[in-house]
Amino acid sequence: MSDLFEPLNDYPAYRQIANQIEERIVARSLQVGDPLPSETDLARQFGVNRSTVREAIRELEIQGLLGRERGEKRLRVTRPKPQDVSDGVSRALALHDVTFSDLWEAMMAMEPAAAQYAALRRTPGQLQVLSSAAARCKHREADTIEAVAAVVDFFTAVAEASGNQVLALSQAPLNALLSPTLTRMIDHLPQARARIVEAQGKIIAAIKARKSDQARTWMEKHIRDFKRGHELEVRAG
Amino acid sequence: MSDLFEPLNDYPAYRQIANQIEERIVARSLQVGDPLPSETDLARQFGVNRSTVREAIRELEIQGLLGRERGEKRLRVTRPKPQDVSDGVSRALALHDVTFSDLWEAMMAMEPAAAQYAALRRTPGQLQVLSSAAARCKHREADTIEAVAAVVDFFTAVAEASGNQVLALSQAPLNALLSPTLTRMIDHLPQARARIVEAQGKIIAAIKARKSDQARTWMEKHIRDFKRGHELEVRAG
DNA sequence: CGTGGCAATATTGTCCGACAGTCCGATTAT
DNA sequence: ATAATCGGACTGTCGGACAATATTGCCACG
Repeated sequence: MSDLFEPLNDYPAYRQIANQIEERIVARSLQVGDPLPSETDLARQFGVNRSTVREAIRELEIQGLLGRERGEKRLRVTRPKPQDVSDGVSRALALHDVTFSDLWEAMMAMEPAAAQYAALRRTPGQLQVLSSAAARCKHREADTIEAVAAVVDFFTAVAEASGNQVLALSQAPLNALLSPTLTRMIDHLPQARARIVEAQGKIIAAIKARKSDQARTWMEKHIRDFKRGHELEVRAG
Repeated sequence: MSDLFEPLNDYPAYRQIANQIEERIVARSLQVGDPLPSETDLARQFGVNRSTVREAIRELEIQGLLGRERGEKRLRVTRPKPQDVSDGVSRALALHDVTFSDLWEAMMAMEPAAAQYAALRRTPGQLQVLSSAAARCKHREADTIEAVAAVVDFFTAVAEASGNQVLALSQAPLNALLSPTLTRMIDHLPQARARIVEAQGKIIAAIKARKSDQARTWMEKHIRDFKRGHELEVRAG
């Protein structure tokens, strides 16, 4: 059975400080863009040493809650960028040894939805980005690495165009996981590239024409194709 | 147009060190469970001061790549726990001021899929957890806070039962975002609780009977209901 | 031979003080 | 007004220090 008493967790000072600052940020008492007081000043305010403050700041910085403009010295409150967040998630997933099947099922849930909303809400600019990614994938001289990057960019662009930050942020981590499999697929299966390019074309056309159902359907087919490709690739070794 | 030269980014030492250690971990050269060398030792190996090493370690610790058992002094390599990861994501999303609509669309994409796979793969134990969450939501004396927690637990349990780590991890951040809205809904709409309980019952029955299509369908209805509830609540506000 | 207890050691959390490099703001020179 | 310059402020990094506590090795004892 469980213990009667919880051990009292006397968190180290650097963690308490990090938490206090974090609270201020999420409570908007520190607004995005506001500069943080200097380390020396914070150390004085919290009554600890500057080294301790620095350890606390590192935590918030890595989470993307604090950051600085290029070449700037003082830290400012920032919104975590999708990239920051998604990196952490995909690394976590990678360490959990997710299977392609897990990844595929998740993509199958998110990407068609993203495509559907993209068809409804895309802006001309986003359409442009989408086409450019597809073009880079189609380009004859593109090597595997570039092609894979283009495919990832395509998915990112669709998610972006969906105008839904939650979908975009949830989808982003999947990209990093997709890359290795995709690389093998494109390398080993001659027809893979062509099929991807074709699917992207259909999806873009649907998004452009604002046909959300078609966009969803084509994206579903596209993702299903990945599964077939993966199975073929595994069999071919 | 783009600049001719990239600014040279001379990353601070603590970041380089963090990256090196991180690489070792993702490359599995440092295995989960392995103890990290002591700070002093690391400082010697990297040829930097211990303070610098500590700042690097903080980054990895917050990401869940390093951690220690309770009462332990030495750090060990750990797998990021879903909770760690999802906390960061939901905080990021919160700071991006996601709308309920965004959240809802993402839930609509993920939860039905999770329910579907849960019906196929749930274990008896997971079924048990699911029922317990539903029971806690149903319980008459449960106040709003408890009920909301139970609803969140229900979603978590479904995702868990899906046997898909990617879906589970992608879904987790949504829960924290859902809570505030859900709280208002349950507080202001008398019928909300009952409808939720009913839907949960249907979903559990379908998952138990391994009817994946029904599980998906009921979950879709359940989520749709949230949107209606939210609209009503806003109007009644 | 295993084992519990104790002392020596190692390690972490925190502090202090210091210094070079660099960014920023103000002042001065053009 | 604009440009060059200068001093102060701030960060990144270093070295050393100390208390508290986890870990380890050792030894006596059953």
